[in-house]
Amino acid sequence: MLERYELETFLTLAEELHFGRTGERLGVSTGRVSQTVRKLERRIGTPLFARTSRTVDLTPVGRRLYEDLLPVHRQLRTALERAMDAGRGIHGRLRTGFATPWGGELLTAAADALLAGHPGCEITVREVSLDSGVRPLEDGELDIQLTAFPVREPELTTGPVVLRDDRVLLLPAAHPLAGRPSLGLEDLAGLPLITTEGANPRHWLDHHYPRRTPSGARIGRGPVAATWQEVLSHVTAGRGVAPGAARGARYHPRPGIAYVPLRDAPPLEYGLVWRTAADSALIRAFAAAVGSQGP
Amino acid sequence: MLERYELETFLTLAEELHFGRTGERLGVSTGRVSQTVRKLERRIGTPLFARTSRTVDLTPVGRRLYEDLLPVHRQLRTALERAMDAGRGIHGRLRTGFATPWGGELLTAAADALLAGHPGCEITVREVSLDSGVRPLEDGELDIQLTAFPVREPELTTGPVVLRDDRVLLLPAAHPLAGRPSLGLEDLAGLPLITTEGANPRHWLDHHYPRRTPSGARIGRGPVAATWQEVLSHVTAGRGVAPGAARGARYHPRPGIAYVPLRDAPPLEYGLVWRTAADSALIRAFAAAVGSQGP
DNA sequence: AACCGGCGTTGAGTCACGCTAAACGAACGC
DNA sequence: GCGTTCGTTTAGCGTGACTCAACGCCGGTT
Repeated sequence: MLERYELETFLTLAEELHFGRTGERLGVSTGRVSQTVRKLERRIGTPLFARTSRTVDLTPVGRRLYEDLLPVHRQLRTALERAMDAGRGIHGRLRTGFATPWGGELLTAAADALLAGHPGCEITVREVSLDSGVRPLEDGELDIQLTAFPVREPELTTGPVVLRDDRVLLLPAAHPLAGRPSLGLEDLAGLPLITTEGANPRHWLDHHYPRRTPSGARIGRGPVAATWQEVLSHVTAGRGVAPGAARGARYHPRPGIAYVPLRDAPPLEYGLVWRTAADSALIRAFAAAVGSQGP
Repeated sequence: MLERYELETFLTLAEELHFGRTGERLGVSTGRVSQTVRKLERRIGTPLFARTSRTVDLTPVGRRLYEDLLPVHRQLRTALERAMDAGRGIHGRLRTGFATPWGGELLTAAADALLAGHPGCEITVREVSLDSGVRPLEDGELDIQLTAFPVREPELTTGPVVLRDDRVLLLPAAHPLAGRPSLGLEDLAGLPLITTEGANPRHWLDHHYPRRTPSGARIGRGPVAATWQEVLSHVTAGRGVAPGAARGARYHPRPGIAYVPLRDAPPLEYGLVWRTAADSALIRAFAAAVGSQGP
C-alpha cells in the first residue's frame, strides 16, 4: 500500500514537475523526494516520471496514476475534515435567511466559503419578507438570520455589524424633491412614509420609520408594504416615499424612482441574529464566515 | 493527513469491531491498534469507537468516517494495481470470443476474475458462429478465442486444454437409435451428419465430421449449419444427426432432441488460441485466469 | 575550451516514531 | 471465589524517513 508521504510526494511532483520545488512545498530535502519517487517507481515496476538533468515529465503510466490518485487525495481530506468538524460540532444543517438582495449575496458567499472548509455541512439560504422581522427565528423556521439592526429581543443573540450602508430616500422621479443632491430628515415633514409592519417590533419600527422629524414636525404615513417589490411599486405610483439603503439603487434600479441620500440619518446596520438557546458551533462558524466575507 | 497505517487500522477495526482480531489481521499487537486509534481520535477531536471492556462499536462520527474512507481505500488500491499492471504490461483492451455457451460462461467468469485483480483492463466477450473457426483471430477482430481443438495453424499459439467433454450424438427424439443408452462410431454409418464449413480448416472438419466409421463404412452428409440454433432445428426437423458435447444437453435441452453418448469417440477438447504475433502479458494473464477457472 | 549555475542522484549518518512485550484493570461466566 | 477475555498502558527497541554534503550531468556564457 501507498504511504501518506509517498502519495503526497508523488502528487506534488506530478504538479510541480520539479524536485526542488516539490521538496520545498513538502518541507523536505530534494534528496528525499528523489529517494521516495525512486522507491515508488521500483515498487510499481515502471518509471512514473521521465527525467533528464534539465526536465521532469510524467510518463503515461505516471499521468494515469496521477489522475487516479488526485481524487483519492481530495476525498481523503474531505473525509477527515468532515470528521473533525463533527468533533468540533461544526456539522449538520443550517437554515439561513435574509431580507435584502445584498444580504442574500453575502450569505451565499459565506455559505460557499464555509462549505469549502467544512464539507459535512448543509446550508440553505432563503429570502424572507420585509415584514417578518425575526419571526422566522422564533418560529424555528430559520437557524440564523441577517437582519437590519436594532435587535433587542432578549432571547436572541446578535453578532457584530457585518454590513453598513448610508440611508437614502426613495422618491417618485417626478417628485419636487427628487432633483435634490441630498435631503435632510427635516425634509420628511409631511411626506407619506411607506412602512412595513408585520412581525417587526415597535422599537424597530420607530427606529426605521420615525413619526416626527428632529425638530418635531409630523412625518406622514403612506401605504404598508411587505416586500421590496411592493415598496417599489408604491413609490413608482406616487403613493409615498420610502427610506432605504444606498445599495438599493444598484439592486433595484427603476426609471420611475429617484434614490436621494439622507444626509443626517444614521447609517443602516445589518447583522446576524440567532436564538440564544439554539447556539451552536456551526452557527458561530457561519457567523465568522460572514464576518470575514465583507472586506 | 492520515497515515497509511492509521487508515488501515481504522478501516479494519471498523469492520472487525474487535481490537484483537484487528491486530491479528494487520499483523500488529492489540496494543498498537489501541494506540493508533487513540491517537487518531485525539486528532479528530471526538471518539470514533464506543468501547467498553467487552464491546466495541462505531460512533456516528466513526460510522460516517468509515463510509467516507472505504471507497477511498478501494480507489487507492485499484489505482496502484492499475499502475503495477501497466508496469507488467497487463493493460489495455482484450477482445475474447467463444462459440459454445459453456465457453461463454467460462470466459465471462475468467474475465471477471482477471478484472478483479487488474482493474486497468478492458475485456469484451463475444460469441462467434460455429463456422467461423479461427478466422476472427486472423482478421484481427478478436485477440483470443476459445475454440474446439485441434488447432494447427502455424501462426497461432494454443494454450492448454481448459475444457473437456464427452461426445454425444444429437438425434431426433423419434429416431430408432434415440432410445439406446449409448452409441458407437459404427452406428454413424449411413446417417446424414449435420456439419459446419465456413472458415474451419480441412483437418478440423475431418476430425469433427469423419467421412467413414472406423471399419470403413461411409458416413452420410446432412445439411450444413452455421450456428447451434440451426443445428438444433435441423435435428428437430429430422434432417440429420449432429455430433456434439455432452454439456449441450444442459445448455440446449429440446423436447424433440435426444442426446446419446458416443462410446468410442475421443473426448472434445477446448482451449485458447491467439495470434503468436499478438502475444502479450495481458493475453497470458487472461489465459492463466481461464486455466484457474476450471476446478 | 573552460567555467559556471541549476538540477537530480547518491551515500552516510541521525533521530523520531511505529511497534512489541508485559503488566494491568475491567467485565463477564462458572 | 477464580479463570477468561477483553482493551489499555508503559518502557524500551529498531526500523526507516529524513538531512547533509558530495557528486555527476547538462546547457549557457565568456
